Amino acid sequence: MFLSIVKTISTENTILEAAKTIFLQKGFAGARMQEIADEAKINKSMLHYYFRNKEQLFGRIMKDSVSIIIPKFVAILDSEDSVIHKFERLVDGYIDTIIANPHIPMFLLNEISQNRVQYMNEAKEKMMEHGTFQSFMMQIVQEQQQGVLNPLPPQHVMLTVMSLIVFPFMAKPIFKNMLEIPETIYTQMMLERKPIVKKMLKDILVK
Amino acid sequence: MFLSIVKTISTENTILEAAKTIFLQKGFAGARMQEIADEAKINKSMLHYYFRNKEQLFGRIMKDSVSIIIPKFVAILDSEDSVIHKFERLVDGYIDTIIANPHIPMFLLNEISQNRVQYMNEAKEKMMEHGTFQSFMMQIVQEQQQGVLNPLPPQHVMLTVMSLIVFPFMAKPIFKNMLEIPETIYTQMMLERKPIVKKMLKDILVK
DNA sequence: ATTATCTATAGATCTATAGATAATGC
DNA sequence: ATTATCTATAGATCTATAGATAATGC
Repeated sequence: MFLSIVKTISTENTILEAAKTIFLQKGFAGARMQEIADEAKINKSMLHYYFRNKEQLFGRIMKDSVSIIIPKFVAILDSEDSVIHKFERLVDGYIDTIIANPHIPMFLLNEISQNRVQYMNEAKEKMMEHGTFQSFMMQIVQEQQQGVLNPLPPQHVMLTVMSLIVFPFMAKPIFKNMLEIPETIYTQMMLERKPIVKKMLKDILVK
Repeated sequence: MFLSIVKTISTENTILEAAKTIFLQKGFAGARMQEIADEAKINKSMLHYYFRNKEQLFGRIMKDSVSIIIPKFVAILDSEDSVIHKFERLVDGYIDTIIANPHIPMFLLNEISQNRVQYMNEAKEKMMEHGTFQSFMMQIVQEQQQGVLNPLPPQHVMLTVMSLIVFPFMAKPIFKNMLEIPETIYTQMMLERKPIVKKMLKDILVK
């Protein structure tokens, strides 16, 4: 019985790993069940045995991806800290996280653009009912009124921070191509970008 | 004969318009020939009559999209102007262009991530052989050495400018949701973002 | 007895084309 | 005579499942 559980968890996990690889690269529409099975080196009907259908398997991957991104975001915004220091923690944290999961931003934003949003409701509601986002926007305004930060519309401040962190990963294929550099160098660039972005944010935001 | 040409151009154009709508929203993998035909209110076999197959129809849309984005980029970078003023023209130009074609950034970056890149080679080669990008990177370094601009790695400067312009459009579905605002207000936000981004770039780049 | 895996195939969906029919311009 | 459109369907591709077989733990 113990062995059976181990084995089950193992195949289930193998499938989930393979599904993650394929779905994150190709999205829901571009992914094929056969391709996931091949990636997992497993019989295709096992996918249905464990996850019933493509939709449900995809849902698992989507939820896992969301939970790599959102809790960290909420934790940092909800903590006791200055706006600028929260931003610095976002920069450091997310650049590392996205280097470890480079396909997640494009995957999530693209699927959300396609209205495949039902899997995010859980995360969203948790964040909304707790008022994480609204509270943080108010903190920005407060620090602006205290004269610590430059007076910029808080929604543009948020957009700016996320842009500087996330976009370079989404544009990677283009920039790699234009700069004519390989994957490893690009990753290195993303790491050296941490202090650069933090400096930029100070220049922009701090009075 | 004249009438025939008019009619042909009209159906061909109707198909292209419909294909643009569907492909830009759903990507190559998610788009269905039937859906394009329905959007065009035209018999499905007409798609094959005019464009032979899905791949070629997609190629046309891809090329059209690239030519909405790239020539403007090359024109601005190749012109006689200061770095900072070129950036200001990029900000103004692209925010307008993307408001008029809101799906283009996600569409292009996503398809390129999927390695569907063969349609870009033409544009890329034109840019490469002319050395547009490399020359501009050198201009950045020169102005830095002249003491006009802060010394930042030029590739990070480029990444930063593009991030600030493009990302807010790619993250629109999420931010609209978090800020709980409708489409029109978001567009307004993107317009009011022009002077904000230009100011940010000055703060970051100019000595 | 229960759970996991494999084979074979149904059934749905999509792209593509053949061939008939209609419209157009000479 | 040429070009455009429609009908019908072939052929390929994918998801999903039924049912047989094998493995596991009691």
